[in-house]
Amino acid sequence: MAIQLKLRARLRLDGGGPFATVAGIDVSYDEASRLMFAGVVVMSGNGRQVLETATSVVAARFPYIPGLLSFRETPAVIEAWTKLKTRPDCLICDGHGLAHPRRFGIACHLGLLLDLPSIGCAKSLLVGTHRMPRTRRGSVEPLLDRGEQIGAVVRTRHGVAPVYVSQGDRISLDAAVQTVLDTFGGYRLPEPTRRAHLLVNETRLLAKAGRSGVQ
DNA sequence: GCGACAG
DNA sequence: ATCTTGTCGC
Repeated sequence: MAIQLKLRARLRLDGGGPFATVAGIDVSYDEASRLMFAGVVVMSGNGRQVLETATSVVAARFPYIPGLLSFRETPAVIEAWTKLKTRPDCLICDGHGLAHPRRFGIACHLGLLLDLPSIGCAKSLLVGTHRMPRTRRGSVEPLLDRGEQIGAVVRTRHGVAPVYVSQGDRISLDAAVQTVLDTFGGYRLPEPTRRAHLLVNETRLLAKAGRSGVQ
């Protein structure tokens, strides 16, 4: 927690898009082998074409503790990121950024480590309260905590559960929300994130089949 | 002390 | 995160 408090002073909460390329990042986990599978999918800013992908397999060395997610997932992500040949203009994480008890979620941490504008896009709440956004796609409501706005609740698909968007580093909240909507590919999650999720699950299943001796 | 709690 | 089975709506 002390590390988070120290690093958050380095965050820059301004800057904007649009971005020519956006990277989606995700991590899956296999309990039996205690291995983490990280994946990065770099896509065009409109979420229409995949430009590059990279993966990594790393042994888990930190437990999952709410509020300390980055210490568990970041090593595997960095490993996969190193394999990229291109350098994305921005990255979207599967988890929160500023919408965190100490205002330093995994999106903030990765943004600083990778030196890039970063966005947190989570499927569920960690901290904060909010009103439900209207049912139509594009509706947004502020996410509040302790009297301050820490993010936005965004309806990415009509009638589907909203996602929680917050700033990581080097980006304004408006630009973060805009980027999430820009990379929409027809599903609840931004297309880069959704593809990264498919990629890491595929990698995990292949590794599992390999260990069990499937030909 | 009790309940909440990203992935 | 992962697992499991049925149900719901387009």
